[in-house]
Amino acid sequence: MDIGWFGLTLDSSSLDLVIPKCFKSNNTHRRFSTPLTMSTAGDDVDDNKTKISNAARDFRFPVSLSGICDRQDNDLSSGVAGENDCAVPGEVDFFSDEKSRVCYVEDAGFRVKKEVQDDRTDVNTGLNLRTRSDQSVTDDEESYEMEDKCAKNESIKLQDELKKVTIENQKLRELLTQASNSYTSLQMHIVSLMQQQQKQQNKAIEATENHEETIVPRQFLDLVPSRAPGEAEDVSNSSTEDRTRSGGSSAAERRNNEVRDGKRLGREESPETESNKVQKVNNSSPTTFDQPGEAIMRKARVSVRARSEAPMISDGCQWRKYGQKMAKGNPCPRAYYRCTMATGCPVRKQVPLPPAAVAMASTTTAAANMLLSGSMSSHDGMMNPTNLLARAVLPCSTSMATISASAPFPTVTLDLTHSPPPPNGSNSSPSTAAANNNNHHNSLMQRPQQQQMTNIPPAAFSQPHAVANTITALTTDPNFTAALAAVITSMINGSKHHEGEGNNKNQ
DNA sequence: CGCTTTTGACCCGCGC
DNA sequence: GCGCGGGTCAAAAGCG
Repeated sequence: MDIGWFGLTLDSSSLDLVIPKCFKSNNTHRRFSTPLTMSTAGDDVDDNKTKISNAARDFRFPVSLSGICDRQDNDLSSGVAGENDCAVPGEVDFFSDEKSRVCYVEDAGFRVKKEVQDDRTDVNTGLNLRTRSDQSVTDDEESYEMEDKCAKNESIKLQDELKKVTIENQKLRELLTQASNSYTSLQMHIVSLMQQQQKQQNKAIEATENHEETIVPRQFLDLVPSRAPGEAEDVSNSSTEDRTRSGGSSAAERRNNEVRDGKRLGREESPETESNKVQKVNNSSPTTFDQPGEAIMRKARVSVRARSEAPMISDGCQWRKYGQKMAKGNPCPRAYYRCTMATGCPVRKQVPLPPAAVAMASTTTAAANMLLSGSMSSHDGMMNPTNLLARAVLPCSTSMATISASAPFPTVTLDLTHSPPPPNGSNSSPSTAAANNNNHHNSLMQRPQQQQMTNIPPAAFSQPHAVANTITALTTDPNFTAALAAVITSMINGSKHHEGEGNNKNQ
């Protein structure tokens, strides 16, 4: 749940970036929320509701949906406007699923409550009056007429309201369809743009550096589920990715795939080779976004590099340590973690533990707890055009997320710090680390995956940490890359030339 | 008993 | 070609 909350914030921002303008402009939250709740008014709409929910899952906006529902409830409970009030009775009458809820909500509003009760008693009242009329017609004559009038009026009113709601619902459905179409078209457009860039820049690359084949063409994100060109090669690539995910495939297969890729999996991620990577990427900067036809998008791998003394795992992810190395000449042992939040999650994490952390982390649990304050040093992050991603996902950040196109498969590297880490490997924000130590010392011995989010007071962490938490929480989701891709592509469309500048700046 | 961490070994790429 | 460094694997150990 905590992750969901974090997801909510960023998802919202992402949503703003992803959703077409037309959709945004034409639909306020409230208006958008209406069809979701209104969806109970029809089977087709209900299907749309399911679609919406699924789509939201795909884009990782689950919380947004719940928020929408809540908002809807609030709107109803507040008794705002007549239309909503009018609409609800119609729903209640026709669809029992939402009946109880809606009725309860309406009870909260005095005026609405009265209407609802009248509506219901109107129907019943007519029948009862007829029954009672057998007993004492004269006494009830006047009251019957009065109530009959009232009932008719109410009935007409309800019918009108129902019509209005139906019309509005249709409009909203149309808007939703339009939004979906817009997204689809946008995605297709992005793909086409990327392909065009691939062709153009491929020509340039061929003209200048054909020898650069060592940089395996790869797409930075798995934007498109189906890649037409180079399908065969993609099979091998995907197998590589599967190997990465499962971690259980044979080593021979893995190595073969790695050889095929021309580079080993983790090379690009090591800090030591990072500069080289940047240079190579810069030499063939276009390769970041485009590659020859053989270059097929591969499933993205999210690599988080952290360096921190913070005692608390605070990125909301569930990490499992699968290796540790002592880097030569570096007192900080490098720990390798992979995300286990989801099966086959591609997120991995390297954490060079600072000396202080090493001293503290004499035990396994302590060592694990040393991990996750989430400072990262990604030098190419400042330059990589994928800063667009960072800016898109984290508007407050200028270089927190980078995408490595030089990796055997696209790697989303999250840079959680602006300033490079000190030579001694201490946290880039020692004060923050100290604060974390103070605030979360009690949880030092907790297992890393269990209390990351729940123990985080919103104000306890400085912005870098909060952002780091959010980023990592999001990136642990295997489908998050899709959302990232959407964001990136939207940014690409919006600022294509800026992207090229970013590539140049990598030099 | 299951899950996680540890740790030695293996493999690969790169530099010399 | 060899050695080094880095990343990963997997058996063993630890822990709840």
